[in-house]
Amino acid sequence: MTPQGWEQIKAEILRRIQVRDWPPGALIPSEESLAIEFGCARATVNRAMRDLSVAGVIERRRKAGTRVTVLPVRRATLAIPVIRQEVEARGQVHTFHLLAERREVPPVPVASRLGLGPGGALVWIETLHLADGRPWLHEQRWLDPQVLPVDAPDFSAVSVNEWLVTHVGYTTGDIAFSAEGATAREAEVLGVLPGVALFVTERTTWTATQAITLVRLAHAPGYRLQTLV
Amino acid sequence: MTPQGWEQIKAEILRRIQVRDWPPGALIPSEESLAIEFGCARATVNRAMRDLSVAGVIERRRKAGTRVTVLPVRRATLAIPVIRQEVEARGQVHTFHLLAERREVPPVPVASRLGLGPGGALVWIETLHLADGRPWLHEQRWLDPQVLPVDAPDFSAVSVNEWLVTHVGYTTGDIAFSAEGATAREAEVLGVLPGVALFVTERTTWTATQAITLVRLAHAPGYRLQTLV
DNA sequence: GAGTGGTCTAGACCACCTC
DNA sequence: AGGTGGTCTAGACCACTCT
Repeated sequence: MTPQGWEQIKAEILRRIQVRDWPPGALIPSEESLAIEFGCARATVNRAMRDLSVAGVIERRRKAGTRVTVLPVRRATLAIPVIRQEVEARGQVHTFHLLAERREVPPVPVASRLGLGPGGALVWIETLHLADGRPWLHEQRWLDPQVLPVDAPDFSAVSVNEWLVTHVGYTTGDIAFSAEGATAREAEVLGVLPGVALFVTERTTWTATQAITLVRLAHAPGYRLQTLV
Repeated sequence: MTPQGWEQIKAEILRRIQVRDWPPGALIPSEESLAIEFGCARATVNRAMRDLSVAGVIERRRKAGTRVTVLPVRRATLAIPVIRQEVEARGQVHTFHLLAERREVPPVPVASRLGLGPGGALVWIETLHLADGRPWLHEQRWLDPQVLPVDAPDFSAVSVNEWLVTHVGYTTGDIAFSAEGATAREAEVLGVLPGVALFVTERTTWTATQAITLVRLAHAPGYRLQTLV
């Protein structure tokens, strides 16, 4: 029984790698010969192989051919939802409090990270997110005021997080995760003892041209970040 | 100037979304009409749209068409290298100590997670990884002995982590990240105080048919996990 | 029922890179 | 120089699902 459809072809190739028909480092037959073997078009084999290449299972180079990765750097995908969605996906009610909102000159590392000249002021926003009324997440954000409209939105009614997603929209950025002991402020706001282990997310967000915002999210204890399967 | 190639088409579609030609929730023209507009084949538009769909920027349904996602769930990609590679990528020397290796009946949650019947024994392995001689990572692993060959490998010479990647190979699995206070054992081994915030990774790994291993990695303080751009 | 996206085909050209 | 993967085409059929 020959595989049908690119997903079955992908599965068959993966199976041969797993059972070591094609061990790590081995050269895999060319797309054309596999297409003949499987009785399908080369484009279909290509579709399957591209998927495996993106996953880091194989490495492809023109002319050199396709090899099974020796020490594969596996790739995992994370979903980054809006905070409200994340809480609601757990079946809980999301609320939030705007704790602070003011213009302020940021510390040098923040300014340089956002590509801001010296002396320029940013908007500083501090928000506490709650799930079923219990502290869930402490959000501290530096925001470039250029992205705000002349009549600034009311961040006590719509969370900054959600306003940015819906009004600034499609952006790129980098994300870092770490574990840190709760600062005095975080402990106070989240209702935990200082030094308690918190899961911290730090994001820098860019549009095509400029940095928009830098945010630190400190999750209440017990938070787990899961990869998509 | 019309875009050429699927990447330019993807960029053009993304641009129109960013400048709100197509605001959140809007219906995007069909593949066919875009193919006519861009003067290319429908498959080329499809390639671009599929990429944007995977990225979470648009949502596609047969017959219903393609819409700009209202509250996009952004997706980020993580690279999961072998531990040795991760240390060496930082320009440090990787070494490790095998602290324990024994057969043991696992606690019920572990057994059920690995699909193991009651009373079945697993291999328990504890390893300390070092970077430039300093504690880097504490690895505690349950391993299905079925994957081991009759003459078991010497895990004091090759780390379990690397042996599994090269000899069991291509697997799927799920990963969870959390922040936890150091247990007494972790504190002792990593040379920190109990309760100190540690970044913890928990992985379950499967081949096509069976669960292979369940591992808990506790990183020394200061560890950061970065997404790919 | 009909419109849309998902996939497949057979062929083609090209960029890249090893040989 | 030639083999390989990357991409594109024009057409086709099908699965899905909204109307």
